[in-house]
Formats: sequence, C-alpha cells, structure tokens
Amino acid sequence: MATIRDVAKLAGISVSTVSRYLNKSGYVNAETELNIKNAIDKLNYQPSVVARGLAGKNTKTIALLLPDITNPFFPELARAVEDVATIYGYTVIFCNTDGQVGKEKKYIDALKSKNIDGIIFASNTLGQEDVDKLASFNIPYVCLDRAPTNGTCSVVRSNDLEGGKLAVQHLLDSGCKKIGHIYGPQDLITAKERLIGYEESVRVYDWFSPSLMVPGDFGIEGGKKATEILMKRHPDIDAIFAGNDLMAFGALKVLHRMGIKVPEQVAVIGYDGINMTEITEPELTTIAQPTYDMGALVSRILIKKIEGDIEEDQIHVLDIKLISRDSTRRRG
Amino acid sequence: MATIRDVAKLAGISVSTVSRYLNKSGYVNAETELNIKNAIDKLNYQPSVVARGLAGKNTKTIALLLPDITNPFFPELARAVEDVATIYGYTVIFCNTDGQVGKEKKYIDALKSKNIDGIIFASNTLGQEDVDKLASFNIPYVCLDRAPTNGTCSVVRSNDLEGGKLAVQHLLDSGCKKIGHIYGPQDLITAKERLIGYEESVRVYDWFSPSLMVPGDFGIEGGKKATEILMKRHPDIDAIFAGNDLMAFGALKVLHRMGIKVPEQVAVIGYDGINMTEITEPELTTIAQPTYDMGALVSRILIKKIEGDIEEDQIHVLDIKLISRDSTRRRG
DNA sequence: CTGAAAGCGCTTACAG
DNA sequence: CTGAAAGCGCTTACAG
Repeated sequence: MATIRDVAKLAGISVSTVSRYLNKSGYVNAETELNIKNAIDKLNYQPSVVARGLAGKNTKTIALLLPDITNPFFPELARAVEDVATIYGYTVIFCNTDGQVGKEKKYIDALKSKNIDGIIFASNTLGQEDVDKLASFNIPYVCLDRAPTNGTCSVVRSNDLEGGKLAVQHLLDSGCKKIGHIYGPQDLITAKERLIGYEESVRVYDWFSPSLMVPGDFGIEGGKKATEILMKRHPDIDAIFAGNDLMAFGALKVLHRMGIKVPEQVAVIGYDGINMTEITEPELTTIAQPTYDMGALVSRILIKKIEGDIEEDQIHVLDIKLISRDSTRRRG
Repeated sequence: MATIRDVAKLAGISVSTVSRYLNKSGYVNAETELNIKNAIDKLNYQPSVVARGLAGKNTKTIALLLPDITNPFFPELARAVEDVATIYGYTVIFCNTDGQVGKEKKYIDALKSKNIDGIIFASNTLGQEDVDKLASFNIPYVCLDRAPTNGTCSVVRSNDLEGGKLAVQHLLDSGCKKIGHIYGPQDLITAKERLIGYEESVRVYDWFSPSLMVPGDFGIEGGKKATEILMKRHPDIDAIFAGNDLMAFGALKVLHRMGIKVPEQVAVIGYDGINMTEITEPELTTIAQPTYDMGALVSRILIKKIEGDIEEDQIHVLDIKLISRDSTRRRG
C-alpha cells in the first residue's frame, strides 16, 4: 500500500503539500496539483482512514444501534441509513442491543475507542447516563422515535398519534362498530402514542370500555395472546387495531383458528407497513411509516452534524400513510 | 480521554510496560501490574483501537457484505454474525451490495483504507479481480454459499442439493403426483443446486418434463409470475416446489387468486425457513437452512483466521431440515 | 522485569 | 505557495 510519503516523493514535493491537496486545505500550485494527481494515480494511492482518524479527523464511520435487526421493521431502516451513509463516504457499524442498557453501554464504549464519528439510536433504551457519556465524549448522535430523557438531540419520528387516529378512523369509515386495540410496550413512545390516538378517537363512543385495550409485546405471539383475550372479553367486536404489523399477524392467525372471518366478521389493521403485510391472507391493511425515509433522514442529519453543519436540534415528524387492503374491506 | 501515557505516569512506570501489560506480551512484575490496574481503573482508561490499528494491530472490526439486508434471509444471518463478533470483541460493518460488482469493489476499497480485519462475503458477486485484490491486500475473508471462482477460502453453506431432494421427497410422501419447480437465478449456486436436486429426484418419473421447471427471481413477484406460467402450462400439477420462501409466498398468492386450494389441489413447499413462513395461510412448509448457525460459523471462522488460528481452508456444509406445515398437508 | 526510541500514516500550525 | 517538525495513541524490537 502506497503512503502519502510515496506520493510526495514521486511528485517531488513534501508530504504537507500532498496532505493539503488531499484535504483541499490551503493553496497548492496548479502544476504541483497535477503532479500529485499523477502520482496518486500511478501509485493507486488511497489515504489511510485510520491514520487520518488518529490525527484527529473523521473516521468516516457511524454506528446504528437498534434493538434487533431480525425485527422486520429494522432492515429497511438500516438499509436507508447505509445507503445515505455510503453516499457521503461513511461506513456503518450495526449493533443489536436487544433493548438492554448493558449491551448499549458496552457498544458505546467500544465505539468510542474506535473514534466513531457519530451514532444513530434506533434502540429503545438510552438512559440518562448514556446521554451524559455521549456528551462527555463529545460524539454526535441522533435519535429515532425517542428523545433522550434529558439532554437534547435531533429526533426523527413519524406521527404515531395521528397514525393511531387514522387507524381508528379508517375502521369506522369501513363500517366497524366496536373496535379493540392491542397496544405495544408502553415504555416505547411509539406504542404509547398509538394507544393515545386510539383512545382519543374512541372514548366518545358509548361502546367504548377500557377493557377493549389489551397489551401485546410487539411480537406475533403477543398479538395472538392479546387477540384471544380480546375475543373472550368482547366477542362482539368487529375490528382490531393492532399496534404493529407483527401483532396484527398474530391476530389474523388466531381469528382464522377461531373460524372468525376477516374482514367480514372482524376487520384487522396493523401498523408500520412492513413488506410482509402483503403476503397474508387476507392482505393486511396497515398504517405505513415512511421507514426508508426516516432512516435516510436520520442518517443525513447525523452526517451533517458530524461535518459541522450546525443545525438546531429539532424533532422531525414525518407523515404516516394508510395502506388499505382486504383485511378491512367490509363490502365487495 | 485518558491515554496510555496518563496511565504510565500515574502508575509511575513507562508506556512500554503498560503496553506489555495490556497485550499480555512480555513479563511484568506482579506489583507493577497492580499499579497499572489501579491507574487504569482510576483513569477509566480504554485503549484507542484506532491508535492500535495504526501501530499495526487489529482494528477489531470485520465487514459483512451482503446483497440486501431487506431480503428476509439476511437479517438472521447478520444477527448471528454480529452476535459472535461481539463475543470476540469485534464490531461489524455491514454493506449492501445489491449484487453489483461495482458496489462491492467500492466497499472493499473503503474497508481496506480502514484497515478492516476481515470480510465475510454473503454477497453473490465477488469476481476474480476482487479475490486478487483481497489476496494482495492480504485481508482474510470467508464466503457464504459461493466459493470464489478462483483462489481458495473457507466456505460455509448448507446442503442445497439434499435440500432440493428432500423437498421433492416430502411432496411425494404427501401423495403428490406431479411436481413443478420454480427455480432461482442460476448464477447463484444455491438456486442451481436446489434445481439439480429437484431434477435428479424427478426425472425418473414419466410425468416429468423440462417445462415443469420455471425460472423465478427469488422474489415474491417472480414467484407469482412463475406460478402463473406453471399453472397455464400444466394445469394438472398438484405440487409446487419453490426455490425459496419468497417465491413460495408469490405462489400462494397466485393460487389463492386463481381459486386453487392449497394444499388440497396444489401443495406448496418453500426453501430457506424464514420466519414469515408461519404467518401465511396456510402456513408454509419449507426446507429450513440453519441460517443463524451459518452466520455464527462463518463469523467464528473469520475471526479465528484473523487471530492467526491457521486452519486449512475448507467447505463447511451444514444440514438442512424439513419444516412440515399445512401447505403440504394433503389429508386431515 | 523495564524503558527509550522509532515508527504506524496522517494533519496541523508555524515558518519561510 | 511550500516544507520541516511535532503530534495523534499506540506497539515493537532493542538495550539494559
């Protein structure tokens, strides 16, 4: 591997000048520039990012902390993050935290020792300590969905409150008369807001009862159990709004097993808009988050921050969208 | 951030000794050791991986090149790779190549300039040039599924040939009399071997005809189109073996649309064993690859290689497994 | 068992 | 416009 010294020697100048050329910092004579270019070409020179990093510059790598890449919501997000990172010449390290603060802390330490340039938190945790640590390390970060308890950073999320309302409205528009809700873990803002959206839209009706709200775990299994509970408590409901698509999958399964027709007897709507919603039978109506856009945006914001585009920390709320499919289609 | 020099100073010794202690290279007096430990604790010292990297040691990071994390086969693989990497103190960079050599090359260059320790290729491409480049860079790598055309490296794959045969056998055992096959892109060894497995199992039957083999793209859409073609050509088939689960999903969709009952009229079996196979209706029978195990193994092999555990390059072929579900259950 | 020195490949003031 | 020198935080022979 050629080094900057080799380039300098071949171009007949000093290392400093080559460095200046490379970084476009300071002047360099047109002719010298040409010589440098040629030398670089001839030697197939590529600067060492690690040396650069040691010398105090960017390491051109960011990290993406997420709970579990195996959860179908995250691959698309990760893809988007990586796509825009690549555009800017960054590389992304991905870390599965399983939502455990312990793991998250370990990652942060490891990342710090690698002089990572910034971190995207799509992970659920991130306590006060982490924030402090990051601040003391002076490493930029951006959050997905959840703003850190204390301290500020830019946040990208989508409008879960509106989403919850939209889901209910769609169900009502489809002619449903009594709607149950399976909500996700309430330490997740997303789950919380969707629940609030549901409740606010629904509490004016006289059929409403708190027992229509059943907890789930954002997984298929949780969706199944919750559906069983819901149908036992309220055999007369004609719609289920699941807090995410996985739980909706669970609901479809259980309803099918119980011989309850979807959507004729019970309509089902999910949330997130993951790809697999179109392979169920019936295909699942869902409130789609702009997952890819969220990933792209969060990545872009972080990189800007890293590169010194000072921008006020702010919360970006992206719009959600109803994808209407057969699982809520009440009439031919 | 404390540096090794701070530690040395606090412990009242030289930097060299601290380094020796850190790397467990060379002797260090028991008392000195204690002093170092204390100093490290007090200062909350953490060695800089990038400095270490510059000085010629591992950067403790590996890269995972895959076609697209959005393809449901890869998240589980990636998760496994990351899990074992973490155990060994490594961090993983993930790269979506979309199967394009151009992207792959770019990544390799970028990774090289970061002194990455090793690469896992789960990507489809990897031509001769890449291999040469890697060899010249002297960077360890391991492949998933596909051995590089030329040059050697360890390969982890599962037994696709057996898998193809197993799929057919299962269908025959279920009482199917005429089986079609949707095969994946033939530049992928996995797709090819599954096809061969099918053909070898089936060509002895007089119902067999080459027109029973229809190409797909390993995607849902391709599965749909192929199924349409297949059913038009051979309305009398009673089973479809799809080369992967996504295409099987497509098949289920189309059959449902055509009013053909699965499994009563046509049984369907997929391949890969991705999680979502259990959310379709009927649930999809599939030949499951040990995806997680494959990822864990490939990661472990790479890290061993990096750390100098010289091991003969070899091909590890893991077993596949039939997961029998309703989509092939012909009788109550 | 321990330390001084050189080096990894860059960048960054500081002179000129 | 250009170069010499110091420094980033480590490791690695080489002496002692």
